[in-house]
Amino acid sequence: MTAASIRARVRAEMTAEIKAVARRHLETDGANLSLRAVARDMGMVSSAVYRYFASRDDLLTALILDAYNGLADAVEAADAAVKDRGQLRARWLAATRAVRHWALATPAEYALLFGSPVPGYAAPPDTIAANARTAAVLARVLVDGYTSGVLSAQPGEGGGRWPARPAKPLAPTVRTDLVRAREGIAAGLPEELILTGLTSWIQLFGLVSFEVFGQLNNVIDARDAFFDEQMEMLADLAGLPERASV
Amino acid sequence: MTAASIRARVRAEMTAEIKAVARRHLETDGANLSLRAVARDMGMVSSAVYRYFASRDDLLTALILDAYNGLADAVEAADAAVKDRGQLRARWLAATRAVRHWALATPAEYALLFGSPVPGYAAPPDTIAANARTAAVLARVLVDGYTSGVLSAQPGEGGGRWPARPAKPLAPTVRTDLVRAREGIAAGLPEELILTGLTSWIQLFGLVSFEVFGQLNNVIDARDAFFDEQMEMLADLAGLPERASV
DNA sequence: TGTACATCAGTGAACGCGCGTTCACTGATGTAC
DNA sequence: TGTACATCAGTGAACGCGCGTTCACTGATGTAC
Repeated sequence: MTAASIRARVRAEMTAEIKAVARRHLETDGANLSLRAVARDMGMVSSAVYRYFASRDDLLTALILDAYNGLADAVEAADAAVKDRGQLRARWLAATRAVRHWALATPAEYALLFGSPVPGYAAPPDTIAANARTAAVLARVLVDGYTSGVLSAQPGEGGGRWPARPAKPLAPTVRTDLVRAREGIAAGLPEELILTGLTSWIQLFGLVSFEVFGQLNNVIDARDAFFDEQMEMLADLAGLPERASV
Repeated sequence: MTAASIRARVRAEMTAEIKAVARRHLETDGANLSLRAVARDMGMVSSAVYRYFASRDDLLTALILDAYNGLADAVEAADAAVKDRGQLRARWLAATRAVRHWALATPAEYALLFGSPVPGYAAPPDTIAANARTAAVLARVLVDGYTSGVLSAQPGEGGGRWPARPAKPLAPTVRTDLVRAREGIAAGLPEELILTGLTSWIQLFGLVSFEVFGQLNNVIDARDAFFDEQMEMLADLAGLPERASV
């Protein structure tokens, strides 16, 4: 290993450590992260951090990007762990549970991504792509179900427990949005299924946010069971078939 | 009017003005509200604010409480404006739209209530009661439907477009939570309907949070139409009958 | 009605603190010949 | 292999700022007799 690459590796390790310390600070201080406090914890002088990040906002951006990718990694891994790819309901449950577990394990980072926007801070466009990774995992469950013929365009027709929703035409403006959403993430899916997926996406993050942000306190104590029931209900709505062996 | 009560009135007006200025600051600074900045805007010296609020946290608490009550006022008014109390679907739509409009009109206050918790700040218990007012309006739609016989215990049986959900027993721990939730807010409602209400509550706030916090950017442009469709879907799920005249 | 006293709103200075960022610097580590 | 130079990480002092809160004070407004 050349001397230069050693230096590069040390630099990478320092960068990672700064981010790790900053993540710990997020836990207690929220988004008003202090560069000086991070430097103190690292035993350096505050100006030394500028060798690694050009500004406080740059550090925050790095944390946000890491968080999106950390979430996506967890969700992708959970989905991939279901070996029988045809077990759509198991995949749905595994992926959504991964979202919840990641959020509960790292609530401050979750808040950074899905909580109140930090005033005066604009997230760079890379974060959009990172966020899409997670959405893509969930969308793929529907896409796989549709292309394999298990799911039909009208949710419920394909063997789920909910009969088909009475055909009610979508508002054209909404249909336009859904068509656009199909481009990036849900190739080939009929609009009705995209709508189902979007509804589930909202319910999933609505529920996780409620739990992480304390809105479920004194309301729901059986958090695990409640979450699973909600996710099963969404699977019913989408028409995902029951598991082969229960 | 006695001299003393004039003084009291002036005091009340000053208190209200301080809160109004502070609300404006929330819009740009988020939850890290600065007492000094508020005082500057009022043309006073910062220590003068202490005649009205014992600390920065006290001011924040007052804003939070006002926000909860402002939301509840709006929602109650919207529901009450539906003169035919039997029009459950119209009431549901009016009340949920009021939540959304309040949130879009005052996003900073919405974020204070439903966004990331402010680190190191614990909301006093009065806020729980204020929050319950809003929940009660939505619950009352279901209660009215149930006690008048329009809604049945199994959502969908009472005339909605969704057939009854196949009887799947609730986890006992979840059932316990639902029974407790019934105490405060949804007297007499069967567990299945409480669950439906809670699901709707989550979807409603999940969607509004997504919109207010920017998660819908570049995804859904037809915000009004999308919201209404989601709310209609929830009404379907609960079994609320179609409107008499469409 | 008039006066002595009490209450209260607002002032201005100060305390002690933390922050992001810049800048000239030291000394170690790497590179080129 | 040895030396002269360039790169780079980290230091320490400083700038200019804002913050919450306390405290002794002034002067106006209200109250009691």
